[in-house]
Amino acid sequence: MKSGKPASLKYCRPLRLPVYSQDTVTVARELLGRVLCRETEEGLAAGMIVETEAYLSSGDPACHASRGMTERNAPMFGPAGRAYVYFIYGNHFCFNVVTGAEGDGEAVLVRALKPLAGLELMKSRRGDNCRVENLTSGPGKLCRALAIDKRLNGHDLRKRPLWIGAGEAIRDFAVISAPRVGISVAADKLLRFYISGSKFVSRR
DNA sequence: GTTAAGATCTGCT
DNA sequence: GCAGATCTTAACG
Repeated sequence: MKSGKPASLKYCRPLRLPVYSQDTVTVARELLGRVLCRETEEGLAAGMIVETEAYLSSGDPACHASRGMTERNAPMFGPAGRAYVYFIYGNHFCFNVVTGAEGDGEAVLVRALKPLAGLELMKSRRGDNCRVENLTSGPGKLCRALAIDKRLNGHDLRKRPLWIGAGEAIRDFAVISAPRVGISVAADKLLRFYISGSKFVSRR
């Protein structure tokens, strides 16, 4: 060990369960500035969450759970604080955090991170020549960079090898609300949230 | 059993 | 800015 852990790891203590049981929009905002940590045999990779989207059980046809429980979306109806990982467009995984009360069918999609630790590891997974701003600036990209796949579906996010850390104690950043990205229904709802001014969001 | 659409990314124009 | 890749899921017959 050269000079101890990177400073950021100090803030990787897992969030407690009650955080996730709040209403989904609150959790989507609350997760901004938190640290998503992923441990594999290759080492640790972590990034600060800078962009999220809320998907609601009621009045939200864009939500995977809007037509009831299926094999794919079952984790959304489980306890809060678990991962919901699904495969889309033949190429990509998307990572969500289950929220609300058990049986609700709501979740928060994590759309972008600011890389904090394991930069070289992320680059090797994403392909070299990948600029830092392009490493984790999208739901499919961050899953690739952190080696998140369906094996982590349903995983308890308080534990290794995938957890969400509390982040910095001081949280003074502005949050922008905007329409969600890539959906064809309920596109008018302002359920996308991101840290104002961050150059690591998926779109400006 | 078949089919159409999808919470995306990349490369090319 | 736009189209193609690529394949799982869920709806439909």
